[in-house]
Amino acid sequence: MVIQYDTSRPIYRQIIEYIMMRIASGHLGPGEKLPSQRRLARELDVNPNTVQRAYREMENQDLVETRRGLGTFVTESDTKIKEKRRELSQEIVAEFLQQIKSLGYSTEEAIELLEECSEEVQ
Amino acid sequence: MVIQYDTSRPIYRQIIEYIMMRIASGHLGPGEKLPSQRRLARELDVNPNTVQRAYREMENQDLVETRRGLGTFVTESDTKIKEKRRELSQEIVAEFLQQIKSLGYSTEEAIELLEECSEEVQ
Amino acid sequence: MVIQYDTSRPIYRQIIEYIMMRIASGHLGPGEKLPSQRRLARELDVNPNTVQRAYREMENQDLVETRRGLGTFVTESDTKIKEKRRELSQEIVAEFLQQIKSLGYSTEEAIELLEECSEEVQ
Amino acid sequence: MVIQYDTSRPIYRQIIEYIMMRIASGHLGPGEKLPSQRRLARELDVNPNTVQRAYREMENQDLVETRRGLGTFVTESDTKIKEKRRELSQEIVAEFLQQIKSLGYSTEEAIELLEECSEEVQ
DNA sequence: GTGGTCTAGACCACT
DNA sequence: GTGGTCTAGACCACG
Repeated sequence: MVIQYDTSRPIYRQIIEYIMMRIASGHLGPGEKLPSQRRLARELDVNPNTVQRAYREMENQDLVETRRGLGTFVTESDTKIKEKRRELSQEIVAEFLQQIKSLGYSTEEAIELLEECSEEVQ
Repeated sequence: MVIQYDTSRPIYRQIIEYIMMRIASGHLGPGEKLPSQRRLARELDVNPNTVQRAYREMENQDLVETRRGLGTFVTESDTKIKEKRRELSQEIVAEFLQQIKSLGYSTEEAIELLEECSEEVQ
Repeated sequence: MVIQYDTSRPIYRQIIEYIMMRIASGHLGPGEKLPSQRRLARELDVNPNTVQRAYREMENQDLVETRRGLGTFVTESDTKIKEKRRELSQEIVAEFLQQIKSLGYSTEEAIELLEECSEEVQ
Repeated sequence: MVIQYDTSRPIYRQIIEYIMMRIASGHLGPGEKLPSQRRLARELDVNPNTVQRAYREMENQDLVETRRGLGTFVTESDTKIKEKRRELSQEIVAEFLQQIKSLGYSTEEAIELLEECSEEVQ
């Protein structure tokens, strides 16, 4: 994972998004242990407090559970994870549509742009 | 236009995006006059300084020009506008693809999600 | 308001509970401004970060709204406030009943204890 | 007994409260043997150190006695137990009253809430 | 070792 | 002035 220190997107938010994506996409399964706050902080070269804040906010959303002295774990609830995946994808799609439409594109044109861009990447 | 005060997106940036979209989509043509800073501030119920900052940043990108005593105007350069439109749409599409793929969706699935969401809005 | 620095109850939680009570009991009405983070921090003689954390958590629960540069305000939603009051009182009562019953008291005995204790305070 | 790992209440404290309640309510009589530390640890799926800490703290309050090689036993002193029961119930009632009143309820309303909640549980 | 709380203080963004 | 983010570092609680 790569942190962008320069951007306006807060670091703790970048961490949240990264971990959330890992969970929602299944790379981190239910019950799996996240890296410890201190370790991740060392790896990303940020302050442990920053990692802690990210973990705490995910806990507020019931995505992870933490046990003092043990660590932080992905929630056991498969439902919760799937729900989050749906939620995230809907948010992403809705925001995209809203933006692209205010630029004057129709859904069809948006799909064309998507296919073009996708091919380029290949 | 509706300002979201609660979000992390700064107000001045929301204003920039709004005006940019109006320009890039053609709602605001080349040379057309933007609302005066004070008037827009009153309409949006924000601080005039905030509008000023938004206008200033757009000027830095050569999208608008400010003429003392007259007001702020969209650039006359059609090329500049089209360039901006392309630039914006590419950014939007690229970001969307990056996000949706990190959730584990393929381009095809992304298009399906798009069509679903688009129908709902109708 | 008096902070207990010695206890195990975290300071930020004491602040949350205090403000919540003020809101739920109507002492702080909808839309009313909370003391600024820095000011409350000075008054309570705690670090501004500690106050901020308290405010942030209340914002996550939609009890308050913050506007950068302006301050933090009680939510305008009267419904939300009443809901919170009901929620809080139910939690309090449920916990009390659970505790007192596990000591072997019936509801009737609990009420008696309550009346005794209440008279003493008078 | 069910341990809540997620809450802010430490596990050893939850164990103490549980055992205390059993003693104060008479489920565990004077001189009776507590489950061995290891057995309780296995049952609750917690670290034996955690149980040990709970037992130690209760010993400090003269509620239990530990005899090397034999186990841990409820104190023989009936007086001590009754005293503890009174002490606990008073604390519980006082805290309840303090909380419910700061929400703006009178003692009478508190009693009503209590009766409502109590009926629901039935 | 793990996470939790708190402080002091810096710097930024916004009104 | 307001709130937001981040760091460095201390001390505590838990397993």
